[in-house]
Amino acid sequence: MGLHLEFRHLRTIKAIHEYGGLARAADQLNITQSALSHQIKGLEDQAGVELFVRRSRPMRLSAAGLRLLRLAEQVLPQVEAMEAEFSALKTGRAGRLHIAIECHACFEWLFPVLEAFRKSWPEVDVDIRPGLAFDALPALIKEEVDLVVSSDPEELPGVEFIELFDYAAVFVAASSHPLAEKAFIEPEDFRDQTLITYPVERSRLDIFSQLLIPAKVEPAAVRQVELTAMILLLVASNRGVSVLPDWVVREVKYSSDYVTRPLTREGVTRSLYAAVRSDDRDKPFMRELIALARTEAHRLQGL
Amino acid sequence: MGLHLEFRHLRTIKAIHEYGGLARAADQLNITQSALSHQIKGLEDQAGVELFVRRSRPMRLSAAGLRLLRLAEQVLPQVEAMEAEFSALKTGRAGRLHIAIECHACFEWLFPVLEAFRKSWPEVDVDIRPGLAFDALPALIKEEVDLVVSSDPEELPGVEFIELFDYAAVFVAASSHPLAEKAFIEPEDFRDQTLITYPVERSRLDIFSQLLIPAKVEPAAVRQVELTAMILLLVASNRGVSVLPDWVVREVKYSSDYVTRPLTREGVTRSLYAAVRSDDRDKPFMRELIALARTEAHRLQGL
DNA sequence: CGGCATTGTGAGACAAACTCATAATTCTCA
DNA sequence: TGAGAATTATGAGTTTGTCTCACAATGCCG
Repeated sequence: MGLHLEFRHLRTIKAIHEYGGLARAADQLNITQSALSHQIKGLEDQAGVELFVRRSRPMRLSAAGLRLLRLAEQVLPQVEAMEAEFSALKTGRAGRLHIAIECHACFEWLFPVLEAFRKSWPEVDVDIRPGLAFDALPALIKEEVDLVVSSDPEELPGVEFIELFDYAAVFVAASSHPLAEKAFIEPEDFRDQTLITYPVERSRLDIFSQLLIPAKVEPAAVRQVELTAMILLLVASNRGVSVLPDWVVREVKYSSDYVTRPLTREGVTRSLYAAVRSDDRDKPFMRELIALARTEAHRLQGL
Repeated sequence: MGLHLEFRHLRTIKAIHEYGGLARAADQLNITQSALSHQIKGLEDQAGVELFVRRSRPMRLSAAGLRLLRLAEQVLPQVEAMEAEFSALKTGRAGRLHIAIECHACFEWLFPVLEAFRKSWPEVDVDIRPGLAFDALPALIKEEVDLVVSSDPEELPGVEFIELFDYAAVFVAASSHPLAEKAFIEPEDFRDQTLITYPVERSRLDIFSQLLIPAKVEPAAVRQVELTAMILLLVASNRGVSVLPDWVVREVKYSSDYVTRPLTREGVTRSLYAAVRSDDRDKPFMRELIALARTEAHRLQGL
């Protein structure tokens, strides 16, 4: 009663139709004519339907057989398409590259990088996945994402942190702001300021982790703003000051009604890393993405 | 290297995704958890691609696995649709009913029959196949068609002739034609006439096979015309006379500028048969088509 | 860190599909 | 029409692969 159809049957049906006869089909499929005869008989028994007209030789598809042929011609190409994608996967031509960014401002340089990347690797499924700022590394391990941009490397089995580039965290204020007079900014300078930051926990903001927490300084106020463009707009109109990575404030697209100053005499320099699973590290498209990221960063930093 | 994909794999992938985990999927598929584990391992080895993320429990599909899931969700419904059609075939709800008509004029009553038939049997694939007037019976045996309308029954193994209805071959001429005066027409009457017939060999035309050949009479001229409406038009305008089945000349849609007369004092009566393969004879839709044909014929013959 | 839930592994049983050899058809052409 | 060629069917035996069973290994949760 229950039809036990297999791909082999579809291929057989198709070959018999295509090459006109069992014997020729058998050659094509590298199988004996006997095997095909048995195969079809079995299928007909299970289906309870005659698939071929046997009065004529070579045998031809019956009405029901033609229906099965239609199925074969729908289904087999779909399978082949998938196999082609798998082979692309194995040769490294294709793959998935979903990126989680811990650092809010990384959109700024990542977007143009991905634009360039897509042109060279059209078969790679690239995407930026927001909403993972917190659990990005566990998600990396569970293969929910394939690359995490982070500035805090950790020791994790199966995960590697690859340095992308260094950047400076720089102070930003309106041109008319009193602190714009200083050559460099010190922690104490923030005590009577409104600080504008991205809406994430303090430990993940350079200004707090590198300066204010060690110096035990609390700003007069902290305002959280999502969009980089918005932060710069507020700063330029003297609603507060901020600290941003250098690549952001060098972006030409933003207004220039603000000045930048180093943090401390020496400046605060940090590194950005790409965290990837060890398995993926040597895939060609992964290497290229990392190379592109470095190039783009240098371009933005005016080097 | 070569991926040996089977439907079983697609069903497994789908079930694991759907029921979240190998163990639950195994229950659903009435199979051991162990079997699924072996199955997937085999598939991954052959594909050379990891299909599942095993770091997490229950295991989840990887990027490649998701691609395979997409295939499963495309392909499995197509297979199910075909199986449904096969089951319809077996219960006799569905089937193919391609009809070859040897007699040219049979369009006239067959068309309305098929219109009615389609309403009751929407799953049956009905069609009239022209161009087989000659080899209709061999085509029936080879299952190229499923029913042949014929007026010449033969003894053939595996083929049965089912009587549909009787009809009279009647003489047709313009109302103003001299022969319209006669009560009935005899073979000799054709000797000085232009006879209009369908363009088929003489042995398959009632007027020749039943009258003129036995009486060894040759008409003054024979003109072959394809369309019934055209024949009646020519007859009405006195370009010749014709012999047609009674059901044709009773069709209201044709002009009535002609008269009909019986052939010979007794009339020439013939029978029309449906030739079908013995296998098909008792299928419900076949019986109904034959019943409908009889009904329609009686309607046309004014009974 | 221990117990629970889940997945992986190896050996053996079993069924399904294949090959080989040969029989039974149908087709072709003189 | 009938002999030979071409094609398909059948049966026995072998091989391949997939399943079950029992148990080991692994990740998950409190």
